[in-house]
Amino acid sequence: MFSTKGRYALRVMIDLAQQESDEFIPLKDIAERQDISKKYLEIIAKEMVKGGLITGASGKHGGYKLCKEPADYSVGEIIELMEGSFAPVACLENDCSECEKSAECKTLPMWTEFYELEKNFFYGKKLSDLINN
Amino acid sequence: MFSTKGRYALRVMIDLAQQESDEFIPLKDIAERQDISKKYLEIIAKEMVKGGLITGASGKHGGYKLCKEPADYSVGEIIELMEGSFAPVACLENDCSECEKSAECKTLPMWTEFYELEKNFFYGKKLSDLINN
DNA sequence: CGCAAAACCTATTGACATAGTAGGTAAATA
DNA sequence: TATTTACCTACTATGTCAATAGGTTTTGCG
Repeated sequence: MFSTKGRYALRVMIDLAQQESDEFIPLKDIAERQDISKKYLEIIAKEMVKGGLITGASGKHGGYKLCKEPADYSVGEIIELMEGSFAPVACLENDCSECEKSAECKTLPMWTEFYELEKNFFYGKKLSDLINN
Repeated sequence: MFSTKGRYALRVMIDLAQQESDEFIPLKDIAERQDISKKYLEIIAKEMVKGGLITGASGKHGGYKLCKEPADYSVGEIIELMEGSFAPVACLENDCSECEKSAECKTLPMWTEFYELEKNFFYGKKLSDLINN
């Protein structure tokens, strides 16, 4: 189950993508529109800036904006940044070197197959695909 | 990420499916073969009995066995019993009636699509598909 | 220059799930 | 009657989730 971090981040991205102007959008506005705690969104927005999804600007008329066109963001990169790997099992995270039984593991091929399916699904979806009315 | 409960349950099912005889298999043997804490497996096996995946028998020559042929179990039913719903977001769990914004939600169609994909994948996989060498 | 708005920062919290452990009781067989 | 096994209740340490609280820095505007 995806957590609020990933889901809220996606909603922030959609909110930003829906703004017409190229100005910075204050988090206060986003939090009100999306009905999410502004304080909690601060944490999420900070991670999004650090991960290169959005740009932040302090001070008056500051806020956040996208770095790229909505069509250039995949849903996968947004979720993966916030939630960590899509790996359905620990063995598939990172290098997988720790499990000695991988060669004889009866379930690993299935997990791998699902992992690929999931990545293809979410990396195939673009942010722009979500904002059509 | 799937937890050990679902993964261990699947390994117990595979272990049972690989046994030639129709006798009850003691958990001690399974725990040793699979290198999983027997005490923890007890909890898992109890849930599996309750959910109708396996049958248990107490006393000498007791243990656990499958209720059906391996080909008649889907991986989906095993995982879903142990992990709960496959729903990727809370809105899709149960009746979804709580979210008032579902009609205008930009992300719900995507979550629904993924939910169907995931269910189809895991309900399409049979236990017998995992035990070919 | 000073004020307000905004991001940015550190720390803390309550609730819950995970992954077990511990120790005992009941049932069945030899 | 002893042994083997499932079955049962309770407990625990650790970590994650979903925030909250309160402060500091940056920036534009009057």
